[in-house]
Amino acid sequence: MPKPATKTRQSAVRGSRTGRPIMALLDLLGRRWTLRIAWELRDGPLTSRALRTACDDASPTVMQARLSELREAGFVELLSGDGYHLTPLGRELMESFLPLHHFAERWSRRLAG
Amino acid sequence: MPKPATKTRQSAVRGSRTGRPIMALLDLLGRRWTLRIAWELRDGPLTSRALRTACDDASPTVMQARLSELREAGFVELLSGDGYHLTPLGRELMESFLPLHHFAERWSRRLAG
DNA sequence: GCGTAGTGCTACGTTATTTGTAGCACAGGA
DNA sequence: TCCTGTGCTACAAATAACGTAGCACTACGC
Repeated sequence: MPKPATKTRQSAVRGSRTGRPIMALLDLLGRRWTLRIAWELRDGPLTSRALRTACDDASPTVMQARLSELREAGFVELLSGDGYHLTPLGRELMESFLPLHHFAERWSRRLAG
Repeated sequence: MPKPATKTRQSAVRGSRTGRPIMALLDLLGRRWTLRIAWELRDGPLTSRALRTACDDASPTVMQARLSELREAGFVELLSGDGYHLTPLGRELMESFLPLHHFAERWSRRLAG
């Protein structure tokens, strides 16, 4: 892969250079805990520690990294005294995600027998 | 659940122990290249190398790992002479994913303008 | 004032995963 | 035979995630 000059993060969202927004989204969401974090925020704000607990006690390092990315993307914001919560855009994202949730249910039923 | 002996992969799908299928799906799809691979297969089968090319020349190691996981989950299968392609279940998955695609389009427009 | 507990966030050494390059065995075509 | 393509693997290096500990800050009770 011909990596750009900056090695730590070439942009807020990897893959955005392709110009295909789905790639940017795929790349942002295709990192460990990203989808999970957004999912756990779906029905109400959570403090950083409550969020960590909800996410199987993921390490604070990744937690903060993912939260930064999600905030940078405009999906999550931090209200002082209220913890993290989804922005309207983030809420829209999770609504778009709902069909996948329903698919997961069907999928598990099919696996179960 | 205590982790099984095999250390390379504790189970086909990390997070399935929670009993919540969405977690299993979130975990399977929340690995690098997984969503991308499924996405690139959306309109037709691809050979392993064509798939690798389509995925920004991802390393064959992860490619094979992800393909194994996707095949194990029943989303992808390999037809000899025809390359990899989505199973009906995999196609169903990608259809459930379409709203996210549309969201990505709206999202990019919002970022651009 | 002091101590305690909560918040968001970071440092750092260890571990796991991903990468890049090279290569394997096999199958078909010339 | 040689060449090309397939699916797939080995292995060292680079990267990302983990786990533990801790920071600065704020709000509370004393």
